[in-house]
Amino acid sequence: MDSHIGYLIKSINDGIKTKADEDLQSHGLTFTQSRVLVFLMKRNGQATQKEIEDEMRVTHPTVVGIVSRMERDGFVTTDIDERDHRNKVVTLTKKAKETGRNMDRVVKKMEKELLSPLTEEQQKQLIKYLELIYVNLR
Amino acid sequence: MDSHIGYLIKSINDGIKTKADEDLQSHGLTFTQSRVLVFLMKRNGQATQKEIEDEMRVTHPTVVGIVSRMERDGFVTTDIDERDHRNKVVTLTKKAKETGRNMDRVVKKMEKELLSPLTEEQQKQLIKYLELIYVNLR
DNA sequence: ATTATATATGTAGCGTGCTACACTACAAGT
DNA sequence: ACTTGTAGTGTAGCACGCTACATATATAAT
Repeated sequence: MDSHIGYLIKSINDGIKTKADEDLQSHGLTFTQSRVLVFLMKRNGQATQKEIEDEMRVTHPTVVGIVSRMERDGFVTTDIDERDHRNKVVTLTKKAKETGRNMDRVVKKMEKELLSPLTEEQQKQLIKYLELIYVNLR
Repeated sequence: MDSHIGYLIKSINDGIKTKADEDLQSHGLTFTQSRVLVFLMKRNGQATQKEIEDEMRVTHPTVVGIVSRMERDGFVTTDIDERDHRNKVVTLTKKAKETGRNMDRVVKKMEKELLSPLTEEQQKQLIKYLELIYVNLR
């Protein structure tokens, strides 16, 4: 009877995050950091902080924190863009690229497990509904 | 094309939280705190920290923090249960009860707005799917 | 009674969101 | 050249998740 959609989504999100953090611990990454890693792999290992911010749909101070920790842990290096000194360019290290090659598979596996109680058709519908809600939220 | 369900849910959750925090700021509450308030109202203004923990589906250190801040801000008082000294009983203040009477309406309005892009039927389906996913997550 | 187990709470430390405010670098208008 | 605006980043401070470890109380087992 607790059909409070907002709380339900929050609980699911908490659960996904906790489980994913656990699964990724062996790689030295968090759920959020894995997302940055996957994005950078897609961009051939390089992007500006601003581009990461847009991809992640979070505010810039949040990205500053995430990138700092990933730099501290040796997953990325950072440089100022020579052509536009406003841009901070984030680059994957060799170590991170190796991790990244598995990461896509790991993430897909987690999502498959997450959606396993639904049929293919239901999964499509769910994603459609969530996207409508997301767009409406802006 | 970014059909990553986990990231989508996370983005929606971030959006809900930010918007709700904004709406509730005038009442001096956060999204999370409003949930505690609504729960305590349902329980006639009193519950143990453990009961709050179960309702919210978060770990106990998280509840300790939330209750402390609500106590600091004058929304609740706390006492040790006389019959079982392990229990910390959290009680709404008069001020909080007044706020709480509006809160149910405020929360319902936010959820209605959130679900507005979906038909009644779709909303039911969405909630059903999410509940299946949530249960599977345990 | 003693010991062991289970339950409820607390603390420390960290990651990741946010807002508000600041600074620097580039772009455009005058 | 100067001013004004825009874009990208940084810092401070907070809320709220988590794990790991510790403490106190109650219950069960011997």
